[in-house]
Amino acid sequence: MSIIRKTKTVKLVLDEFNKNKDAIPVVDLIDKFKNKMDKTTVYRIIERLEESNIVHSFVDSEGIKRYVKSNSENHSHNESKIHPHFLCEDCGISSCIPIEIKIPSIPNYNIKSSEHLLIGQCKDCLN
Amino acid sequence: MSIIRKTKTVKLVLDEFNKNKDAIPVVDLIDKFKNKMDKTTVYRIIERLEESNIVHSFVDSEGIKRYVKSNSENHSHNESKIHPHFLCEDCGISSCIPIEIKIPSIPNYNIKSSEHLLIGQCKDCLN
DNA sequence: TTACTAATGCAACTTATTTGCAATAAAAAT
DNA sequence: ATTTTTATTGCAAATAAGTTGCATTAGTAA
Repeated sequence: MSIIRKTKTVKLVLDEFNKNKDAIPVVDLIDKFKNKMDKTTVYRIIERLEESNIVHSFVDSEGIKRYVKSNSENHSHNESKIHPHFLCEDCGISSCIPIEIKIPSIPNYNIKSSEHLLIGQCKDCLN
Repeated sequence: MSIIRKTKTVKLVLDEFNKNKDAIPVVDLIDKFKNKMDKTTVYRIIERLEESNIVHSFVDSEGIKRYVKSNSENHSHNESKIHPHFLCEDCGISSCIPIEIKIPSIPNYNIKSSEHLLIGQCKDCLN
């Protein structure tokens, strides 16, 4: 199943992802849209957005699942799917880092994918 | 605060970590000890074990926090703290991978630590 | 053996996420 | 343009994970 119908709520969520390039926790979306749609709807919309590869998600070091819009740099080609994500420990923002990560090969393991989270300070918090 | 008293329940949990070298989700521990101790106790014991650096934790790609015993290879020296973790997508086991990961330096970011999760098939599931 | 207080169990609470279902509204068919 | 189809939504309720307060229990040190 994927995004089929362009409903008002879907447009609102898509707009948000288009405007905001950061990786957003579901809870933030639910809060942001609390007067516009039900939390159930938020969960179901991001589910469909993810299945359609319009957004992708990762779990940050706190265990919070975050969603970002996918784009040609980070997602459209299989080869560029694996990229690290960044989490600022000062302000909490999170985003994709468009560099390539080569998966190390480990004897006795068949590594098929990987997740990389870099934690530190973002540009804004460095000053 | 750290582990101070060697209670029965602490010994049980420590035994489990000594026997089992895999990274265990809290929920599994709670289930395993459901007749031995309360879930609150499990949470509090692993909290103290982690503060004492006896175990360390990471969040896997499903957002599940897992705990493993720390050892000289993976934890006793600061330099070796950062190591990848592995998650088998077939059987679900997870463990530390004792290799070194060098944190890439990213312009405009101050990267202080990182988390790396490798996903694939473990030795047992390869056959 | 006693005194001190960390540790535990239990109940209750918060927060995140999921499910079922009836009502609504896109999109397709007429 | 109207009707039909069915994806989508909202709401209520359920499930699950994790946390908190507090009275009781049990390590440990004096």
